[in-house]
Amino acid sequence: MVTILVIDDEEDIRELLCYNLKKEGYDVYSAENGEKGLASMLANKPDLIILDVMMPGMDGIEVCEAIRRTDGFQKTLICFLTARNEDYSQIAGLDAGADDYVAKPVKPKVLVSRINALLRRKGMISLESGHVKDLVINREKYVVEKNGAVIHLPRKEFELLALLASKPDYVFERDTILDKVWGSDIVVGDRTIDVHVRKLREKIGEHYIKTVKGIGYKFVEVQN
Amino acid sequence: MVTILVIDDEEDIRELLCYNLKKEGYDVYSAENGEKGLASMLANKPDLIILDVMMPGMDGIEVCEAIRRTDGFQKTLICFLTARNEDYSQIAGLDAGADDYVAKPVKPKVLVSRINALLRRKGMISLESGHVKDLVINREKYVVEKNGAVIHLPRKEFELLALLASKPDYVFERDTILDKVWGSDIVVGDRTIDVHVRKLREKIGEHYIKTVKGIGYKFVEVQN
DNA sequence: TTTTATTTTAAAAAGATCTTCAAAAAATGT
DNA sequence: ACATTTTTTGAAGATCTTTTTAAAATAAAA
Repeated sequence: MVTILVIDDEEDIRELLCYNLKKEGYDVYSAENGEKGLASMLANKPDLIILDVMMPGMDGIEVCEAIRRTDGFQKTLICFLTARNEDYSQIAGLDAGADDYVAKPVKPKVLVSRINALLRRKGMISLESGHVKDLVINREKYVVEKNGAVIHLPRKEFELLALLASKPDYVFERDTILDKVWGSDIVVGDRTIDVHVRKLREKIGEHYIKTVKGIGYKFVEVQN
Repeated sequence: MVTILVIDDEEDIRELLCYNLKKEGYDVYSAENGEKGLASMLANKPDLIILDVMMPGMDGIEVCEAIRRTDGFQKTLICFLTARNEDYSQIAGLDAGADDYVAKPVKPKVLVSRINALLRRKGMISLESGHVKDLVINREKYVVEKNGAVIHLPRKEFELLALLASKPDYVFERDTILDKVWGSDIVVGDRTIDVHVRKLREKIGEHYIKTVKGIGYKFVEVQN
């Protein structure tokens, strides 16, 4: 499990980043200033720290230096958020510690894919395709392979399958599914999930997804 | 993953280079003098070293010679940063070890593209897709060949194709495409990518680029 | 068994996202 | 400055995806 710490004084930004990173499956913590950030770092031991350069109090550079001085965090990944027209002379020491930069204003999608890329580059995650039974779920190609045959799935169906298959035999409640696949703020009717499950079963086969009546659905690894 | 080491005594330059090279996706380290640079080299085993010629203490030439004397780094790429009015008689022996030169003052874009070109030339990165299916994507000629026929493509179209073809079957999200082809700070409308895709399909054929609705596009190696 | 709640199914409606075209804007070449 | 090429935009239409609807099927509970 990859843990990420977001340090930014703007609450909106923090929330935006946390929301999107959590949705991506990361364990996310946040802090509103350098001091709290460093404390959170010691407590949660993040693998990656996202750090705003411009903050009141300790700025990003200082926090970065402090991180690098802390035993055990010399190699923790750091990604800076920099204003677009940042003056290079003002961001002295920037090269010392950062592993990547993302320019503000931050687009969630861009940030998430950059974070993914960085973590992959550093070997922190293997976005490798997961395989369950005879299915290979390949997120990078956005396809499912079954005995070599390639099955194309539309987005929602793919995400639904990926979710269920991420924990075989584990039941996902309908609320959880709605939350993870659709997002907590989207409101859809009650039958939407069912229909997607049906489409999935049509495409990949009937026996992979099992209904747990009154609860939700699960991807069956072992039949019973 | 390509690792680059920047050795320069001027902090501003180091930062500028680090910033831009990291943003390009390289793993970048830096040092402020020859001694520290050599230490960092041993620790991080860079594929390419960017070396300022004029530095207090060990100058670039000396560092270069030291690098070449070090076991395992005889073939490490070296790119010199030279002052514009450098007296070339003074930098004797420069040709002994360097693989490229960039004149100061350094423009980030120029440097990055020179570095890219150098690494490509030396086979460190395969930004060019070589040949996929019956297409040969030739970056040096900036041309695509299909069964011997030469297809000329304008820059954006070429870059787009090169990007997609660099990882056949992998889906590139629209944001990623925008980032890589247009640049993260350029803002273009939503339909721009589509139109370029259409032009590409017109020129190279319909079946190479597949739309993955809601996600992006991919270059299909294997039909399905 | 009968009732009740829940899920399946199929088809249609609504929605979102792409494709295409034409034309404007920007860049490049002569 | 003019012509040409390249890039970008906007709008209409096509296509694919998602959601809803409602009836039929199913499982669990009374």
